[in-house]
Amino acid sequence: MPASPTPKADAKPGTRIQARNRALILEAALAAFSERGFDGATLSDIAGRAGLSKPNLLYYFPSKEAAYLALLEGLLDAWLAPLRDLDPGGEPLAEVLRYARAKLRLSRAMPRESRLFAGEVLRGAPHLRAVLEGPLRALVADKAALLLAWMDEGRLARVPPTHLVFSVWAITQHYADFDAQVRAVLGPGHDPYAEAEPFLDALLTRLLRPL
Amino acid sequence: MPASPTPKADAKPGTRIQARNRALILEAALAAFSERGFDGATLSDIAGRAGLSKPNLLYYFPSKEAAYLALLEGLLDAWLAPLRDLDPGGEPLAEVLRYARAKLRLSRAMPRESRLFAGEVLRGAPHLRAVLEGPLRALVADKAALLLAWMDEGRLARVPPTHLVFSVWAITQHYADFDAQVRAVLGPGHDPYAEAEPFLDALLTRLLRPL
DNA sequence: GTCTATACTCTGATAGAC
DNA sequence: GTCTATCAGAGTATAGAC
Repeated sequence: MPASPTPKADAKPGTRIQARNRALILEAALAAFSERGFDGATLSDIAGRAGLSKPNLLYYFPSKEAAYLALLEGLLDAWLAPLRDLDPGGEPLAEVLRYARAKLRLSRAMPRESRLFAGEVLRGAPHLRAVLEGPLRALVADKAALLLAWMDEGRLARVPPTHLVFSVWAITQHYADFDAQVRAVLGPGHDPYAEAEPFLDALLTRLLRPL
Repeated sequence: MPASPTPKADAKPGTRIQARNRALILEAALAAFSERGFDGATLSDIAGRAGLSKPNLLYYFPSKEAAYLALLEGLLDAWLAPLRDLDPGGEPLAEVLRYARAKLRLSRAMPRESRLFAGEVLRGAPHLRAVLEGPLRALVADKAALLLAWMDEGRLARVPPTHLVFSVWAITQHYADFDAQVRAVLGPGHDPYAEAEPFLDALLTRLLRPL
């Protein structure tokens, strides 16, 4: 393997202009797919946002679905990072609170990514089924075992750990996925995420604090 | 007003066959729109499910959007009923638990409706913005005031009432909207809703029980 | 590597016979 | 009221010049 200038792990072989265009397309695809869904987004729209022609877009990704899949796969790791970071060596309640806070901040920082995944799962996860049943299920099982161990030691109140994880997902992603509803109900002059953080803290503390 | 045989309030004027076909179409539209979204669903698909031809479908609803809107509006009342039923005369914690349980059971009984609304809100609620900012906001404000009064009286622990409502929505609808993910993570042999109900009970009880 | 031009399919919607 | 036939337009994708 001869010396290559910038051997990034996830960069497909090619020129700098190729890497740049792939990045432009993925950014445009994220915007389009998260706003309109897979069926609602069009290649024209994506190409326009990326500043490329439609055939040129299809030179980089052979089909609409290929671009969509590349986008999903490229974002998966970042999306699951907070749960993966749940630390067996930490203080149980503090770890759960840290996890929930990180997930809420991820929703705030990456609402388009949240809506992209939400749309995919809402339609039955036709492109992600294997990931959900494989790596995701394994990750949740691992962390559920950790939570259960903490509960067995009396360091957390006993609740079904998987459903605890679901509720953290549900609440944190709610603020990104149903942003339109949250803002409509709250009205102007609110910062939903800022208000949600202490609430989520209190909720988890009262739920999980050992008696 | 002469005697009419069956003067149903929501039946458009017309023959029995018209009422029947409208119902068939709305049922087919619910199935199609909830599975594939507004853009993904096609008139051919809806017509096929309803057992009608495409032009015949368009005789009953002048456009795809008209059918979609009729569907949304027809379901709104049922969707908001549980929150509307929160009773100022009841015992606070029991009322909240009853509300959450009713909402969870609604998700279980009407998952297609849940996914229909979820898809709409996920895309920014282009067809429901007026409802969200009007009647929904008013309803939530009304019930938030009730919850706040209960908290002021020391009958519920103090939390931001609007975010409490959000968290009930988030958790209960999660099981319908992200059903594919929930089932993939749990694996076979689980009844997600049955497991969620006591968990949700415990969560709300520990969160809201006065000290 | 990127563009113009275009092929082909399927969409939502309409016209008009019955 | 319901059908057959059809339209115009938009969609994804491809061919081939540059």
